[in-house]
Amino acid sequence: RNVDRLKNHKRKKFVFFYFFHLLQALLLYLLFFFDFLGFESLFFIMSNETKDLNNYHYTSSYNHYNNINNQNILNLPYVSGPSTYNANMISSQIGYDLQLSPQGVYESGFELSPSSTEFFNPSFDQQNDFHNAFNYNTSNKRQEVVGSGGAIIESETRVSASPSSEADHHHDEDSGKSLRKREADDGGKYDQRAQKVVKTKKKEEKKQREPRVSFVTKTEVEHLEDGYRWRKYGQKAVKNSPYPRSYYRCTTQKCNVKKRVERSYQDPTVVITTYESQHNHPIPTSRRSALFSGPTTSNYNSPVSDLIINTPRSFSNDDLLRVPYAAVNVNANYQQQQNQEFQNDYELLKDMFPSVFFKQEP
DNA sequence: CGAGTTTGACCAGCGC
DNA sequence: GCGCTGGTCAAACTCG
Ligand SMILES: [Zn+2]
Repeated sequence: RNVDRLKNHKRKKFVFFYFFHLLQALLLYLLFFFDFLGFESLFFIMSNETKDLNNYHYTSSYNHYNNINNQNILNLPYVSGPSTYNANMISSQIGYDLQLSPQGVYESGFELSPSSTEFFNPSFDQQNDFHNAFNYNTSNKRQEVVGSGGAIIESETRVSASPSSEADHHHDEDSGKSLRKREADDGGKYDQRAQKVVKTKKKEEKKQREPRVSFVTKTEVEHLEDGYRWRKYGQKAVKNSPYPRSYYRCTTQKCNVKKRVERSYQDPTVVITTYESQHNHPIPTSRRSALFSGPTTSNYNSPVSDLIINTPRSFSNDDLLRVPYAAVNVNANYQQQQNQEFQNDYELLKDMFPSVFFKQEP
């Protein structure tokens, strides 16, 4: 009887695992499906702003390790997922070495080899349980792997970019501003209706929104140093999160780059920085030296230079244009295009991390 | 005093 | 219309 029971148990176990794997495969398939359909399909499915973050297919990670000599090794965007841009960059103080991992292009990015694959959809929507669970798992795996490697993980940054995603969010702050200004100029509250008409018209013609890029950075400090100067213009409580979201604007004149910074409520060790638009000016040079002079953070293991290294900066037009193509393109030329893109990866990375590693300040 | 932050008010969009 | 939410404004405030 015991044997029978054991058999029964085994069968149950088998059924369970079978279902589990079936479920996994199904989800995998679904994600592939979305990838094949490209961004637009997702935009139709996803509706609101938070979900929009799921659509950012440009995923990569930066891992920064500190070895005994305090030499900085920067592990830059590593590939993941069929629809992601793929590059693995290891950089030291001496020089740069661009490593490509083409095999990762067609890798599913799921399970299998957690150390080499990373598929990250920054999802902060509690409604999307699958994504959340998955992301949480991957990040945990990553930490494990890194930790077992004996390296000190200072910071981990994942990047996800979205091209113009108009479906979710409307760029209305300009019109709102102008409305307010007009009101002030007139000195009258009269004819608000006409203004509203103007406003809506303006909104219609200004349909396309600025591209956004989200960076997920593992850090303990809220405001990551990225070389640019920012003025905080707002702070809001984030729904379902104990952590607030801060709104920053680039202080340079005529540069309307904005960024939002918030700590993930799912993984409080992670900070999400979302950049909007691009700088039309070089990085201000003034305060760099001061930042390198000494640590000002409370964390022993995170001197400021590390934060700079691991801090996402901005992105170039080129990047954003390229990403969606890479993501949508799944035909036979895909690999070739990827390889071509790899040729430009260095430029791209230079663009994203302009000052610290890839370029001397002017 | 200038530059940046804080913070409550305000506004638009959206779902109901 | 109403309430909720994300995003912005701007007066007051802080800091060097
Ligand atoms: Zn700027």
